[in-house]
Amino acid sequence: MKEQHISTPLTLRDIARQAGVSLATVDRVLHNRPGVRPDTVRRVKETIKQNAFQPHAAAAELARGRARRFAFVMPSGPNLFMHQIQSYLGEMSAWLAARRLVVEMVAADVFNPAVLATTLESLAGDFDGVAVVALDHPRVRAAINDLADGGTKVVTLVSDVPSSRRDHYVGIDNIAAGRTAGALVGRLVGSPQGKIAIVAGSQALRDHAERIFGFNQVMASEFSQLDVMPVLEGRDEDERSEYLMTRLLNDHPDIVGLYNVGAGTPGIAKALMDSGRANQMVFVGHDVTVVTRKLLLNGVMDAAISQNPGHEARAAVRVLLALARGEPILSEQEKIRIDIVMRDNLP
Amino acid sequence: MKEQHISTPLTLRDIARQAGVSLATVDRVLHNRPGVRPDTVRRVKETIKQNAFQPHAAAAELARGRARRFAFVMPSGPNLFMHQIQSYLGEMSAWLAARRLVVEMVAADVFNPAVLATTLESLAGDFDGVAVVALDHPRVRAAINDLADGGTKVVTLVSDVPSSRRDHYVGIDNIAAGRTAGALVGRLVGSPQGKIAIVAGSQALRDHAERIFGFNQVMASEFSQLDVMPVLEGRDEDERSEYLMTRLLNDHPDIVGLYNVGAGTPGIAKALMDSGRANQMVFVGHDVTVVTRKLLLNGVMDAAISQNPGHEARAAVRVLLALARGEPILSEQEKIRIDIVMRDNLP
DNA sequence: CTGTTAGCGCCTTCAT
DNA sequence: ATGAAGGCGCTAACAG
Repeated sequence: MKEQHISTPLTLRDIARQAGVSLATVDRVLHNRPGVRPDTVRRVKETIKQNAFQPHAAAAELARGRARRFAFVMPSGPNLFMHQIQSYLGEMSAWLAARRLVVEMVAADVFNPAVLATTLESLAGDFDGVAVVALDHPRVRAAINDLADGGTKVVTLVSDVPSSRRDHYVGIDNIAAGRTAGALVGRLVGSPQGKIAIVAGSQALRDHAERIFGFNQVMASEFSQLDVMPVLEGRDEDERSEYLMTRLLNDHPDIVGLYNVGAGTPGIAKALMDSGRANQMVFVGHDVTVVTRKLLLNGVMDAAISQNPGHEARAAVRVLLALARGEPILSEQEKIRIDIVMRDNLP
Repeated sequence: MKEQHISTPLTLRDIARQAGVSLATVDRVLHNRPGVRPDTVRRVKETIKQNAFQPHAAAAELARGRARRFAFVMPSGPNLFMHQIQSYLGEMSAWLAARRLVVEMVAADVFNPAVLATTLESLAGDFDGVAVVALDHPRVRAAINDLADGGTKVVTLVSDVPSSRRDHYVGIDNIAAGRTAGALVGRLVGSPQGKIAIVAGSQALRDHAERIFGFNQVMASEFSQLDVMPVLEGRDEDERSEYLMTRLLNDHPDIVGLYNVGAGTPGIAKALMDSGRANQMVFVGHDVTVVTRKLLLNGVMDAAISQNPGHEARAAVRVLLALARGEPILSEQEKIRIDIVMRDNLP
């Protein structure tokens, strides 16, 4: 049994002839450009449908000429995960070059709403699309909306601003990520009772808050015998996280599980190891980096909830490109999954 | 800080002029075609390198004209996972059409070496590339080698034939998958002791054998207090799996964990539920289908080791395309990950 | 509102 | 061994 999935060597010209119009008119209809009588539009669309006509992507690309320009606005700090995304963008350079796409990196203090907003505003007009690791704040939201209204396609990356008019969000569902972390901690903890610690960067960050929410949801409903302690805020800083963690371990000898919501992992790990209790408690965190990879391998960490940075980089570019071209987005392909990474399935 | 990732509006013509040759010669060099003096080749390659020249993919695609044809040789049975891959290929039809790519599905009894080999042989010459769910057998290996020698690009899908001259394997590392399953079962089992059951389709299947190998590796080295029982072979059939499982449960009241290596999941689940012990033991299996999804949600299954069928479908097409074009493969992008799927991170 | 026309950058004969 | 020339299918002016 052989089943043909395609058979369309038709061209714009064929459609034009069949619809009794000129090539240019078909092109106008195809791109919803003005200047065509409604009746003609209907007729052309009809024959396009009938023939299941697909314009040749390569030809369209070639004919356009002008290169598309995208900007990636990312945190200026030393965040390992963000660096990974940038690095994967760098690896795409040949791919980008072959498609005459230009990607510029713009570093910004994404934790400062005013700075972020100003940066975004400065991009207007220069780019066909912008990907931004966003902070959910009114100023930022306004800047995003302005960009979008000006015709620039906007994609939020890793951290979303749902109430804005961004065209797409490339990142994970952080509530579900928190739930997953909760289920893992709950199930991996052997003892029937004990305390669970949570360390986050800041509960003011949308993604951290959502993860904590999901985590608590699962703990409350399914592992109510475990005692979840108040959230510590380490600001994603190593030293501060280490200090907080050390104190916590001293004060509570009965901690059986730990959920690290954000970064600051080196500090937390150090506190754990110094306490000598590293292998007696369950430690679940986020993202696979050189740091967490090592901790997973030596058993200090039990699992990392991860979003694939390479996938996120590529998805952001592809989505931006599709938006710019007015093509549909392959949602299944661009969806970012919540990966559970343990020692044996480290990527 | 703005960093430019690209800036290449150069064309073949520019390179030709700069190298002091004609357009056609540059093209020949670019594609390693014969008929160019070694010295000229060197000179042209040199200026290509110097300018970091990237040919415009769209233009190349357009100029070729002839459509590329790929065949997907897949099992003819009712395997849910395989159907998912086919379904995702179907969803790509617009994408394929826009690139003038033709993909044909070829159903075959992939468990019969002779039939599979014959099917593969019949494809020679008609296709630019073939993706095949392969059986590791001398006949099949020979057929793959013949195809490859004849210039057809060959990609093994899901199940590999490492010793053949296939160009690429799209699928997971099954030993690592087995290890991951072992670690999950070991860690999720609460009790310190008990028996672990393994059900596979057949130990003669390379992927099943590898998974079992990895599983046992981990159980032996890290969970030696658990007693792994001999492998049952359910032939991936529901009834047979149910029968075997039911008998096993009757004979051994102290089973605390179960690893289902292949399909036959409905039968196994039925046996478990009928025994009334479904929620008392850890059940880890493979792949997310309508069946396993339901079992994860209702708690009968605890985790599924999964390979993303959509990703596999798209990766296979992209790899075949890259191979056919002579482009490099983005190995990081095309690598298939071992996903751990639990209730809260169901895709 | 609609049609005509000149490329876009590369591949592919066909000459030389 | 190398060069010249004609498209591939579509877009974007420019005419009508």
